[in-house]
Amino acid sequence: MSKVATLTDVAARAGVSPSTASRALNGLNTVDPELRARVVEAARELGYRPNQVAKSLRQQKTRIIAHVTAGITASFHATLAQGVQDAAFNRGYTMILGNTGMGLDGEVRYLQVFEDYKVDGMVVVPVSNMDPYLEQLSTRIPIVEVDRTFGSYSKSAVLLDNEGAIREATEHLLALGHRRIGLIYGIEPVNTEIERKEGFVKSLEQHRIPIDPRWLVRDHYTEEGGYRAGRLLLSSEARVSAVIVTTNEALAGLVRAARSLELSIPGDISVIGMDDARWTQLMEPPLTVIEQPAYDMGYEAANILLDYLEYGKIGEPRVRRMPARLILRRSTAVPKGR
Amino acid sequence: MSKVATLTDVAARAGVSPSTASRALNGLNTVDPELRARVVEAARELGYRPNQVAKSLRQQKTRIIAHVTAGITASFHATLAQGVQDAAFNRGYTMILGNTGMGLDGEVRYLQVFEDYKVDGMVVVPVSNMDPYLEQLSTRIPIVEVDRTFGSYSKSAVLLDNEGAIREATEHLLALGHRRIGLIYGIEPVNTEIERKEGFVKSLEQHRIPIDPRWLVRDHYTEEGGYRAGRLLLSSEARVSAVIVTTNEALAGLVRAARSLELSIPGDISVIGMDDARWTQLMEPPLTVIEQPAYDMGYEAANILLDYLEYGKIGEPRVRRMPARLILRRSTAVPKGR
DNA sequence: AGCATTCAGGAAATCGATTTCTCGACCTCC
DNA sequence: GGAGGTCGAGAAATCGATTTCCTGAATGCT
Repeated sequence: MSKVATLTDVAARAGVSPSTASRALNGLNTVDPELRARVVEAARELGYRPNQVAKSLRQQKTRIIAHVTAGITASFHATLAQGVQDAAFNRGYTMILGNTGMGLDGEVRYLQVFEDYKVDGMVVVPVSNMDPYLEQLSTRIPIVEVDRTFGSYSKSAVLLDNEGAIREATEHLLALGHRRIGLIYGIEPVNTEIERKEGFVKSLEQHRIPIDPRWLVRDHYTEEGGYRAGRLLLSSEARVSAVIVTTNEALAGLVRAARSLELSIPGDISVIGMDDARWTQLMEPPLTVIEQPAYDMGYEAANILLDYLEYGKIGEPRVRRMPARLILRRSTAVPKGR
Repeated sequence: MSKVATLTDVAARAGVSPSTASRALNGLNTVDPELRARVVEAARELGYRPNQVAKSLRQQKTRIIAHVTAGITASFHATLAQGVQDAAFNRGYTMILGNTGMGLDGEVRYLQVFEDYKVDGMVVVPVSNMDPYLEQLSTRIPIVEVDRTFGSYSKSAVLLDNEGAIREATEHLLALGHRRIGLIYGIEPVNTEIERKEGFVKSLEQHRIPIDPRWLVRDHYTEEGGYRAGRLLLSSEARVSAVIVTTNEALAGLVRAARSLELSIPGDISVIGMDDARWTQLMEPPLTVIEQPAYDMGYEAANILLDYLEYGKIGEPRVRRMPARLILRRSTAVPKGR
């Protein structure tokens, strides 16, 4: 590979010292216009582009932010990542992606690698609330959590209004006349799942509807988990007339479970899922879902991080709750017995 | 943020020079075991981790590879990216992601940024065959193309066997008895679309079936494009009994178009789509699709790049064609009139 | 024993930029 | 006209590692 022009080359060609060349190119106004023109011209001729590695070392900042996420192939996370990236790029930063694949090992490993590369900050979707490493790392590098959070709120975070989101969904089902409602939520130890369950429980309590514990089923938030949970819930004696599922993946599993039990949606069972992945609209019937503002969450999280990086510690850690939106389609209806 | 221990700190604590400390930690066998132990211990005590930025500058390599992709929110690309990342990580490299958002501007901008950051190489999904910058860049940095390619084959590439994939799909429809088959393919100037069309045309020619030009519809490979193309194709007088769609996004659009025209699948029209995104299985009926080995393509592309980086120019540029797999489900059937 | 050859490990150069130091020229002001 | 100030530009230090380069000691060989 042919070598690239360096600042020294540019300086030589312009007949000035490297220091002056640097000042000229960085727009410092202590440079004679005549000299500056010469330098700029030389740089252009040589196709000079500053070496970011050298620059990073000297300035002790890289203009790179890392995004550590829990599963890029899930549409929610992909969209969120897109938001992070666009925000970064718009402000002259570059995003590095680390996909932890849902494992704690992966998370720690990525966090370390990114620290070694001296990224300026990170936007993290924590894989679980049991990562002491993340907690400890946040004393060394600015970290903004997104989607999930936990532990001391020393970090900023952008989260969904999980409780409100599920409440709205629950209210919708109650308004239709459902009184026996199931909830399928993740078994993973993350705050989102807890909060969603809270919203569900509070909503029912508020309407003085006693909850049968069999209505609450936890499993992994994968399609397989949703399927298992669905089978369990739908074949239970505590027969429910409606189900809320807290992830898009599990929703797919639930749909499959309903089919395998030959229950029609919404005839036999009303369904509310999560995330407006394309397929929910194409289903027959199209599914009513809670849409998360995934892109905005990523965008906002990155912006909070970058504000911090550029304007210093303006304000304390912020926790921002984003509203979800219930998209009514045709998977919910008045319950059968009515 | 508290500062981190440097190699000099470690050296001081172990009572040796930085050079020795470096040698000790890097496993050079010219270091007295006794000293090495002292250094290792000191490093452990200080929690020392080498600064990758400094290391990169000195060694003129970063152990970072960039992945420039055309749209991370599309499941095919997300899965492919996952493959690239895993391959990189497994071999001690880190992946930087750049999402060009289907635009040439975005592509060039990312290529430049990544060059500035001195990534060791790139795995690129070229956005179009009209990017001279990419061509020129490949003389300076090792680049492996994936999914799409074009121009001089000076670069290595991992591609789908597009022609074979579409041929297999076409043969399947022919075997069912279809004689009037439509093809919806992308209008974007990329080789994949050309090759897929080739496969289609050749297949029909081979069976001596004259092609009505109205059967070939090009539009953007987005859901919207698929919808438009579908409406056009399905309402045309040149009425076809089956359709092949070359992208997952356009497939979704086609399904929507069929619905809006109240054509049943596969009753009125057989459909073969592309990519086994989760939703194709959940449709009623589940869709027959051509599955691309997205993950493997990414994994393989990254490995070719890394082989090159680590073992030098072993062998010339390789172009690897990966086979697709036709997954038969229930969206194809014997044509109506039969 | 005497001279060549390893060899371990410290001193210093290096990667490519930015930033601090320094110094001479030119002003300013009394 | 001279002390103090400003200013522009080159010389040199710096970031944190790796990699020569070098030196003194130990080893080998005749």
